[in-house]
Amino acid sequence: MTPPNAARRSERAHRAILEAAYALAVDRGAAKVTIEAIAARAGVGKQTIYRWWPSKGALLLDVLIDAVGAVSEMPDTGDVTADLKAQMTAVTRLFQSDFARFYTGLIAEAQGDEAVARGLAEQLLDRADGPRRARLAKAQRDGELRADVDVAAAAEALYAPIYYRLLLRTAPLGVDQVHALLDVVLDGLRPRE
Amino acid sequence: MTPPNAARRSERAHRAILEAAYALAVDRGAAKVTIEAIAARAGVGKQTIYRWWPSKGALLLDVLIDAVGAVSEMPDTGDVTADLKAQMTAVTRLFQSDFARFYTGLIAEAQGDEAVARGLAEQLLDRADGPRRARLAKAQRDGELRADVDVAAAAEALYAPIYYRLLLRTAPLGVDQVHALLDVVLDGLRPRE
Amino acid sequence: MTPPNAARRSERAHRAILEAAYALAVDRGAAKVTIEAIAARAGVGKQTIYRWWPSKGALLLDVLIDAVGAVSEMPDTGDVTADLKAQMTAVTRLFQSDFARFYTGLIAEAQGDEAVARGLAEQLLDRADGPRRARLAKAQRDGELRADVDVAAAAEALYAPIYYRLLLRTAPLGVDQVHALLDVVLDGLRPRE
Amino acid sequence: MTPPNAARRSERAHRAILEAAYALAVDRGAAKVTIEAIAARAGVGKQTIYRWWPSKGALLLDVLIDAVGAVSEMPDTGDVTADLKAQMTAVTRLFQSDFARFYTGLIAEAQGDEAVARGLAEQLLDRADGPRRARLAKAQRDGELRADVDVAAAAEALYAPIYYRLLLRTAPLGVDQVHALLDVVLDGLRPRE
DNA sequence: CGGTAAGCGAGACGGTACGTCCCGTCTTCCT
DNA sequence: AGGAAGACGGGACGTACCGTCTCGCTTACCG
Repeated sequence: MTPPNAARRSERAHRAILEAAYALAVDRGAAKVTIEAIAARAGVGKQTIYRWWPSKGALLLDVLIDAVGAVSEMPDTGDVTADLKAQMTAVTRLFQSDFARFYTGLIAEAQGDEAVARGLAEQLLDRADGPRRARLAKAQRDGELRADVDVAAAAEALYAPIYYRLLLRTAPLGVDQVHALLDVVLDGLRPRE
Repeated sequence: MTPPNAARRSERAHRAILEAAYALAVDRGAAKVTIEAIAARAGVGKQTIYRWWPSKGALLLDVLIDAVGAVSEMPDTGDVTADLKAQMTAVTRLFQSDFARFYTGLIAEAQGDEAVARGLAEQLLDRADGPRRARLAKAQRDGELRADVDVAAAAEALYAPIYYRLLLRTAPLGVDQVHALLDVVLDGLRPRE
Repeated sequence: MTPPNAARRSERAHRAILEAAYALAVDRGAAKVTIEAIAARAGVGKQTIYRWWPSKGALLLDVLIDAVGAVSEMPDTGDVTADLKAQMTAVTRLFQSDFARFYTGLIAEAQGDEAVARGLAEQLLDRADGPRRARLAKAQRDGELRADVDVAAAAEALYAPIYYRLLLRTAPLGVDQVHALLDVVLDGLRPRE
Repeated sequence: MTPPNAARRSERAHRAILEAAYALAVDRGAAKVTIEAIAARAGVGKQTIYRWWPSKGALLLDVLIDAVGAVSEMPDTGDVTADLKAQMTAVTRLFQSDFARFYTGLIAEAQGDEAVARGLAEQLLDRADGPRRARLAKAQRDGELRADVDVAAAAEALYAPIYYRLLLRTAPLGVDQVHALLDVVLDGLRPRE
């Protein structure tokens, strides 16, 4: 009925839940995590979880955002290709770690839970996409890219294939993919003399 | 223990299962389909499903493959851009239909079931990818694209963004995305004079 | 893993289960009662049954004990023959009622479930046997029976034939059997002058 | 629809079924025997069992009758007490063997299957009871027992307690029980001088 | 500053679905 | 036609979790 009073929330329980959820999601995949297991591992009543999160997906989303954060940073050395290579490689590395099954599991969860889908798009993906587009726009101003290029589309063409392999597993992730993408996409966007 | 004898399989039951699974997956999403519901709707014992498929995902994969099939066709009018535009638009249309929740649900399933992931990659995605690469390679021979272009990477750069939006929902699917991708990716791959 | 906390047991559910089990066992026989049917009739989750009873037999045993109870009472008018006749007749009447199929069904259950067998013997049969032996012993002290008579064996010789007919159905149960037993067994145990 | 033609029955299959059923019933108890297990062990199709027996109980009853047979024999040395002691001891021994769980299991089966109950009573128990009553009647004619004794009731008082312990397990079976019964029942039936 | 209402741990509850075991029937192919 | 084999529709099993609920217990705020 009435929403819980956030001021009286137990910080101890909150942290224990996030940590338990993280640990379980990383080592058995998000799909196989259960609220009961999280509660048990955190030493917490189930109700305490249901009080603060509407669903398993929402909780895991919080945990993920908490855990990723910094990957959206975008270097700026004046050389777009180098900067993108660095950032795309960092993303690839993350997706090669144990962490990947957590991420993919949460994306799976999002397919059946609109709230998670929205949270994921807005709080994680859009947030990471901003700096990428900004970097490409700056490259445009610097004359590294043609002025008529649609930077949003370019960012998608560069990053989507990494997610594609992460989720669809048609080929392994790796730096070679990053190189190939830069060659195929970014090269074609340079000014023609 | 012993594998079932495929020769004695009931064609009636087989078809009823595939149809029931299809109907349920389309209208409530793959994640919310249960084996019990499929069995009930098909008028079949649960064991008959378990006898022939190892998991819900494996069954849904069969259904999906059965249902998609033709989308991998690739036109060839001599104009790559037009051909890709047509095919990418067809894919986009499919992903805009009710059918999408089935597809995304199955991809979700694949995140926690290696066998489904493999089946999906090999029997659906790779199969669709072949003709795309072939069409790009022909364009290369025809001089429509530069000779040094990595066609596999190009195909990924064109199609992955469609899947990206399908699964991550950062932006709606649509023909405008197709146009933007062709501009950003394919245009850059033309021979430079 | 951990045993349930009996203090928090729902009295409502407990009673509903016992009543449902009783009703089902009486009207379709213990063998044809299923845990699912009990749960459904009681408006209870199956787990609630499994939480408190290890098996169908254990539950039915509780129900039976609950339902019988008073049959172990033994009158004492000073005339052993009359007292035994009264009590044996009461047992016979019980075994002629609808209740019989419940009892026989549970004894059947006991043949394949050691725990039920033990419970039945200790909580029902031994409990009923005590007063019978005590009454016979008193008759001995009163000089109604010879001093060297083995009262336990006598009690068995009197009551076992009733169970024999109940379970093996070689002949119908009835008061005439009671009379015959008293004539054949008890008469022979009187002091010889 | 039409009953099977007994003349064309396969003797090999028939015997294999009886043997398999026997072996399984002895070593896991009649309740845990399944038609599928019998068929598998006998190397026989399930239908072959269903063709010739209406139920598991009916099959097991056939097996049991086949296996017991001789226990109904009653010696006659001229001394009833000695003869009964010998025969009751033989029955007790049988009930102490591995064979007991088969027997008790079948009696359990009979509680829910009228046909089995009838078969058991008529083909096994009554058949065994006849000679016992006959022996007691002869003892009466010989002056070993009083003339007014109801021999049927006496036979029941002597044998029922053995079944009682077999089925209800209030006390272990043993020769001491036999002695006690003879003392308590038979002794009282002798002529009084 | 003592009472009381909130959050908390624990876990029982009514349910749904799981994947398995057998039932008794049926179909096919073989002898 | 009987038999070996085993797929079929079905019912129940015992288990895992779901999300809700009810218990004390502890803790912080408020009259």
